[in-house]
Amino acid sequence: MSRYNARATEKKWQSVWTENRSFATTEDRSKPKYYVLEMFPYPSGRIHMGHVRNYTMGDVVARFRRAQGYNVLHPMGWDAFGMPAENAAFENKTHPATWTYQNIDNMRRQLQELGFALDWEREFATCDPTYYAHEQAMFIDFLEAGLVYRKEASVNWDPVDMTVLANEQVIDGRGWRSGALVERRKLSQWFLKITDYAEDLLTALGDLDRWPQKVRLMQENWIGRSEGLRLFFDLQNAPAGYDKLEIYTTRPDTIFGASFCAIAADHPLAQSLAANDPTLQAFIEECRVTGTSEEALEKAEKKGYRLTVDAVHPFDPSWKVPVFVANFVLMDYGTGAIFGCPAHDQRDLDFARKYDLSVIPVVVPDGEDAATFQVGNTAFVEPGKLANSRFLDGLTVEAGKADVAARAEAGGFGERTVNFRLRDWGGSRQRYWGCPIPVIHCEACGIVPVPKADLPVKLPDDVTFDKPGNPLDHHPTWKHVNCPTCGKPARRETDTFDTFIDSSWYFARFCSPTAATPFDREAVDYWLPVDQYIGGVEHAILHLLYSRFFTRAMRKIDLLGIDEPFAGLFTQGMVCHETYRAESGEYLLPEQVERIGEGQWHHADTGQPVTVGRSEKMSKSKKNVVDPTNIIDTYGADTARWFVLSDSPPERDFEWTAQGVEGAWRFSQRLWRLVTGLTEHAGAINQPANQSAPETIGDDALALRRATHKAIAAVTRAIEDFHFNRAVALIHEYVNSLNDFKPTGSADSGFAVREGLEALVIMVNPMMPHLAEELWHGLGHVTLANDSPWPKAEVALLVDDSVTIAVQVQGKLRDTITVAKDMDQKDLEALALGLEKIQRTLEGRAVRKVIVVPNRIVNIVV
RNA sequence: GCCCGGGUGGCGGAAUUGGUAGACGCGCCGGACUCAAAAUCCGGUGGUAGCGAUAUCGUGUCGGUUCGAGUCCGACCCCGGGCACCA
Repeated sequence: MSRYNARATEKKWQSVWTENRSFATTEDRSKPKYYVLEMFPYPSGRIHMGHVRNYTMGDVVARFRRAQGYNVLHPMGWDAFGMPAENAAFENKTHPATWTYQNIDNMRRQLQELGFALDWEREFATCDPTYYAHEQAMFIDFLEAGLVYRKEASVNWDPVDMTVLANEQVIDGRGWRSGALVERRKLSQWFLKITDYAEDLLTALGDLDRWPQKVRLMQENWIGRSEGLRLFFDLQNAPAGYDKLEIYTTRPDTIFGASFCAIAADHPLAQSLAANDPTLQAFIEECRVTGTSEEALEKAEKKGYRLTVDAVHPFDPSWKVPVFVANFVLMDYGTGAIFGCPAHDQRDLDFARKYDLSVIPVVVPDGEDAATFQVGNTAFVEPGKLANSRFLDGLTVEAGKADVAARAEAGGFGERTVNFRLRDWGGSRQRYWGCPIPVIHCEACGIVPVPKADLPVKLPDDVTFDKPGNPLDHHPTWKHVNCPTCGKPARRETDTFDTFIDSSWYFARFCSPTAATPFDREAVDYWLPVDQYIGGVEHAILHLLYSRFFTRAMRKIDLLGIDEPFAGLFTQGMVCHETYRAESGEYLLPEQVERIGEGQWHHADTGQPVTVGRSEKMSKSKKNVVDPTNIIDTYGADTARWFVLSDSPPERDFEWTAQGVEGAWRFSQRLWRLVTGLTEHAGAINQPANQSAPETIGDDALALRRATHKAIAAVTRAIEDFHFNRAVALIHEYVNSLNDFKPTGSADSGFAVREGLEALVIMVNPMMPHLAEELWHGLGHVTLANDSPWPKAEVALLVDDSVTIAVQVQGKLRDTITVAKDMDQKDLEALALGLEKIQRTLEGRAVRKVIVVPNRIVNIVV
């Protein structure tokens, strides 16, 4: 029998789809709409297996929903601004635009080879001025709507290269190219007011019932709502204007355990005192050496500097606590100042032990004696009863919080506050390859937005990357413009947008990608929200939160009428592969090694032994990558698609193995042989005899029909639930039943086979669309599998007459019996007790109880 | 450091609401076909003991709840993702 030739066949059907414009979005409003979107790729140069996995899942959903009768939108585009293009420009002397558009061409071709049902007519790249012009217009509207403002913020500064570094470019506190110690530096930047929506972004998570619970939890914690108290401490010995210190606490109940106050290095009080205190100045400088990432700040050794200032306890004028500048207090959170209660906060405790401050337990665990309870090196953070706290003694933590807050408010030295961990979104980047921020700085008029008629502010092409820093700053003419308001010479903003801004509204642009405005209102009203969004879990917080905010911001300027961009979200796991190392220690590509036995590998050319490392995320540095193009050339796109859907549950990491691809390839061949082999028994199509089940049907044909309809029901459910690996297993099982079926040549047999084959081909279609088209064609159809409706399961064929029931003694399986479904419980019990194996196990012991779970289990308790 | 997730045979994994642990695939073993190989087809395959019927252990570790726990509860160990300028 001939083999299925994937390469030729895939090309053929791809041409047919293109000619038919099979995936162009229809504007058929009579059908329910379904918008499926995968996170668009950064055009790094080549598609990697992570993309293949992501876009295959999206493609399954798109084709499945289309078959179910939905009007499907499934677009693709490019998240095309970003650092790698500038790095390439620096390293290879190619212009970022040239590099990016070449990469896009390559990657588009790779995606098309995979046969994805994408509407390429809607493609765009975020670096196209036709895209970012609208982003600039929206920014100006946001500015007018009060959604953006300027503020000083810290950046990583490389003092040798004289440039701002991304956190990723800071390695062990040093610049990645210069090796110089990085310092934090303040810069005036644009901020988007995401905190205006903190409460809303938090509460709306509750309605996102088609989002993974873990993503909602991560966002909830990221937003970090806390109810606390702003509390004022009088200061002694403080400089003029600093007679009060405002702190924020979520534990006002522990106020009598206070043993110090601490302020951030950036706090105005610290800055003021540093003017006359060189040691303090040096300490603040030292705090600045830490990077800006939260991880770097948190992991840094907790250090403090004792100020000459004291704070007066708000409930006792005679009680004074020392005030420190501490590197673990963040200016961005709360008020940039805290009071420390070492007994009930681990960080405060570590700090107190280091600087020899008192540790007064004021919360005592239930059942402990307040007089003797002590805290060692672990802070007590559980609930308990308040003690050593004067008027609070005996209260619970909660009651204590309320009491302190009430007294502070009544006394005018405190105020209840809701605080968020979420900070405003810094949107400025000191880089070339991003969307220019459309404002002009004028000495006379201040900040002037570029008039909308002058948009887009395009990036200049003639830039150089020979010196570090922002090429827009170095450009001889670009930034020199006249003020649109007063006409005098002014300076164009040379910062560009954070690329997260580009990706915060692209899903809306896809609804009407050529609109003269960001998007047509009618189009977004119809298509949004995205019904199913799919992407990596690494985007669980930032990208998804920014997009949720941006949608609200766009609503505020009346561009659309919804709050939530993504009704359904699925986050997929990474693609991993074993790592291989030669004796020299260098990493080897999977194609450079050869398996010579169980766990034994050697170098394919030299025969040198190779050590195999554990499976890790595919990465260029570890060389554990497999190029999708090689796989498509060897096995075809369908094999690659089928394999990435098999085995691993989509939300978990996927392990790429050579044997796995082989297995997938063998299955495609097996399917080909099965269907082509059975086709002659299946009878011709479009004959009245084949349109409904024959009135009399033999046992074998009936059994096959049951298997068919069970498979339809189970596969449909599995795809709906994103259990693609289960769908694959179910199709395997069903193929096994079809394989075992012996056609008799009678009408009922022929009907069952044809019904089964057609259902099988359509069920396989979302996953292996080229093979499905070929098989569909082979079955005699002139229409496309792609245009065929999803099969429907007949409910009557889904239930069995008999069930197998487990019989347990003391919860341990001892036997099984097959009985009629829904058998009477008493009869079942008697039957189970009468089983020989059960009698042997019981050894005459008296039965105390029998638990019967209908159609499932009988458990005998002795 | 903080937040989130995961851990089941040799491997990837399956297992409605707590109800037959190991579906399906890979690998391996045996057989058929073949001059031979590849491909394909058939059978077997969690560990231990046993010729076998069978017994017993077994879902990261320890403990608990229950007639019954991979699933629920508590403590711990290991691996992965995110931490605001990577995308």
